[in-house]
Amino acid sequence: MTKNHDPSFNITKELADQFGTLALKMLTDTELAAAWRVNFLANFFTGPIYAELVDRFDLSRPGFVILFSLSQQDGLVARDVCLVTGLPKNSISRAVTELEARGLISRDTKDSDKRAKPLTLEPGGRKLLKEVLPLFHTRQSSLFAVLDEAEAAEFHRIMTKLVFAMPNWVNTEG
Amino acid sequence: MTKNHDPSFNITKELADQFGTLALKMLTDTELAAAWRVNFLANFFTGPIYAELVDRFDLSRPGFVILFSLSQQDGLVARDVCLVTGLPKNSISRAVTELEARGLISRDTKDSDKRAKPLTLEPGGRKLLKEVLPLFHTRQSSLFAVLDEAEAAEFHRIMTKLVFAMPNWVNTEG
DNA sequence: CTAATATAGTTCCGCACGGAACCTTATGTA
DNA sequence: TACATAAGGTTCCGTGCGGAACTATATTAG
Repeated sequence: MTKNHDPSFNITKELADQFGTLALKMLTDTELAAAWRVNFLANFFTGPIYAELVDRFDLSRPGFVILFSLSQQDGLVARDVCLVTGLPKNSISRAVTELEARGLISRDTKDSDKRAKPLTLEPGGRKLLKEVLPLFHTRQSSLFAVLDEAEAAEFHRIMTKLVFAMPNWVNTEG
Repeated sequence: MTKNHDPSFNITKELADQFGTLALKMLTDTELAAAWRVNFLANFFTGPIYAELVDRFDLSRPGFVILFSLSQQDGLVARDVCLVTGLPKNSISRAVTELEARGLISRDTKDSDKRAKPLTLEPGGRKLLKEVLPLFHTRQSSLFAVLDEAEAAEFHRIMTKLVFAMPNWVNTEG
């Protein structure tokens, strides 16, 4: 009668139902809560999408990021994709070979540097990407739907700040 | 002379140096920029730490989350750890066996339910965790160091809101 | 009391991941 | 020209991951 009508109680109850009673503490009341939240969000956001991509489209995570990167800038080489995603170069190499075999991208050799092999998105790849992107869109929309406009703007501003500060420390451990 | 003294120019330049010229666009100017930022942050934050844990402490990611979870609440069973981390139960099972073999945790059988095996953090596990946590602490501090107090508070408030809203949509795809 | 279904945990097994070695082309040095 | 070093990509290979089948215990239904 009392607690069941408190909305914050229902929210924590839902969280506990889905992620266990420990989730509340882990996400709010721990020395690592801040980092844990960021990870939690990222994992439960993208994890299910990538699983679905493999099941429904036979598209691996490296495969997707290659297609998406190329859709943003054509003529990228494998190394560019590695840098921006943090994935190891052999994973990217394999995925490139596979995407090329499926005709989704093409790969030629740069005249000025014969080591580098610029990649191009082919119509098939563009089409697949178009089928796949809605999965991300709808999920991203759902994620941010709980924020009002001001909160969303502030969140994006702060995230940008955090992300742009990363070069200062990301590689600084012994 | 002009651009080199513009601090925002230097920031974007550092980002480009470390993550490629594509990074700027991916993180700010894309239909998926919001989701990309969250992932980017999480990957480059925890990735290097977990690599170091394996190298220096022979501690896997599942191993760490078990120890850390137990430090928050003793007597958890494997399933609790799965729920809160999203890791599959066989990974947790393996890690539990290994941690027990190393004497870092102990495992007994619940009387009321002989399937469940509550876990307990042993002194060795507590000690190892104490050695390991600073890696996360320092990195978490570095991450949030760029934010002033008000920004940090606002960020944590919004993150909490996002995370608590997850049960509403996390499992809603076909 | 028995049968059917669910749940905690383990084991099996194929495969994708990623470190390391390697090949090839570029660049720097003398 | 020759040699050393660096950088883009590929291949090799061991390991850890995670889906799926399995075991053992609990719970529910008839």
